[in-house]
Amino acid sequence: MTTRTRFAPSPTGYMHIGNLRTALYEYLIAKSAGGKFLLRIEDTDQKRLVEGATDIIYNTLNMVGMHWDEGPDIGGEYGPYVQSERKDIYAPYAHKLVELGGAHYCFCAEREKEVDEDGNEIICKFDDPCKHLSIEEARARIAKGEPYTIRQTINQTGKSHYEDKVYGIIEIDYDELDEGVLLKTDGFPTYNFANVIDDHLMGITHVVRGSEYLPSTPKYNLIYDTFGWQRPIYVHLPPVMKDAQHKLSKRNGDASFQDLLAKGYLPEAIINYIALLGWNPGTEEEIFSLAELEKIFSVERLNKSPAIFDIVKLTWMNGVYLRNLSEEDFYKKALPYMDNLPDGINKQALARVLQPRIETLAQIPEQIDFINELPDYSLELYINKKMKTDIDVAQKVMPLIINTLSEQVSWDNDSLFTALKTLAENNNLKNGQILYPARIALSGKETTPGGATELAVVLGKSETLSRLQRAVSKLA
RNA sequence: GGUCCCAUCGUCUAAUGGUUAGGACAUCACCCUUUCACGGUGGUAAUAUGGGUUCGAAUCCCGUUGGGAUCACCA
Repeated sequence: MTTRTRFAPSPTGYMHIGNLRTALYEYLIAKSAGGKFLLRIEDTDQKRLVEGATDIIYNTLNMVGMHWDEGPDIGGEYGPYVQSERKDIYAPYAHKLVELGGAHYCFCAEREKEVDEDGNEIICKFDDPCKHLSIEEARARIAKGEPYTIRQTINQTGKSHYEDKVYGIIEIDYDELDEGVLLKTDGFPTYNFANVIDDHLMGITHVVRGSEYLPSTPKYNLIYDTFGWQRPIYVHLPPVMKDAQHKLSKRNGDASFQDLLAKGYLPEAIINYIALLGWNPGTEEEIFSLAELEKIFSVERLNKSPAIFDIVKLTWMNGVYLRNLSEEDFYKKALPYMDNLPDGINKQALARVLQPRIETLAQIPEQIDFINELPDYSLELYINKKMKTDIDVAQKVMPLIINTLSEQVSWDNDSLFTALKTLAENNNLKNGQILYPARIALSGKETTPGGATELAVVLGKSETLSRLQRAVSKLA
């Protein structure tokens, strides 16, 4: 049987990291087995729908390269793939389940609590009086137009068992299971029900979802069993945590995929990082493309304890991806962050010095702020013990640098560096005594991406000489 | 609170009864060096706790502690 998994998000907002990781594992489970990965939109809760949320789901999945084989936009054998468009499918199954004894009609008011004549609280989900109504009686009330729901009936006692691929054998007492609503008053199914029906109808072989469903899974199994359907293989995933106490949540502005993109993280790095949040390849390698993950992924190496999302390690990994980019690719990605630069700036050279120095693209602006305008720096910057420079040295050396550089014909780093090195030798100075003051004069900053000659290449000859000239006046 | 689940360096994790408990991020030191990075070398750092079982336990069992989840006409 070919493996089929589905990503079944509800379109209620942006895509957060935990969601994306679930989708990734679903995708990898399918692809590593040569199976199919489907996308199904679960929008049965009409109240919570968020405009544009479905597009975010499409865009995110496409951007990271997790292409689905069947889904709302591309169709497939088992469509439609949006639950609101499947509304008519569920009710017949619910009524059928009543006939089979797996559910019953319930006429209790919403909030599942009512008070009977004697003032006792009736709790439908554990002891529903409607459960004892005969099917004929219930149908008669429905015929009269009385609003109703269909609730799951749980008559079993003792222990329920099932096997989860990650957590092993899970044993739950039937007494613990509540008789939840399957079909709401408005005729829509609840998640519990729609999920089971769709997973069955769509031939899903592996149900992959968060570990919060671990205790309620026996209820799903009961439905499968009552219909005589084969239960799926369960793969429950531990949560992704923000810290030791809190799950990563949509609220609180916790990392969403969109936020990370905006902060200059690469989709490839994000995917690589979250793949390793709860799974490991069993080797000491940790840089993987999605295509590589598809080959080596295995459910057996999935972890069962929660993992804390560590932005610091993701940042490191993003840096690795940035550095592994070809010079041209890095340049293309960096370009949008190097806008508003004056004419004459050598952006290619700038990109070259930036590449090993940043870990996210968003760090570029702060690195290059001195290019637009030379900051009003303090003369103290010229003092550096290790370089054996101070204001006097700078004063003495600056005109020599100007002379040397104004004679330069080829304006590339090697030529410039050789020229200044020679200048130092001829004057019996240390390299640093020439290069350090030059760098300060060009940048006005203590630390810069690249040394004096690299900055000179970036700035171009005329701007370089102009800045050096300004340093002479400043030092005078 | 009932039930379910989890527990190795600060973080992500490896080690499926026998290892000096390994790697990565972070951190510290040194090297490289035209500042800063990159790169290189090395260091600090973990089996929550108490009992068993066993020749031998991070690994198996029980308790304790800590944490998470779940108990909706939300998914």
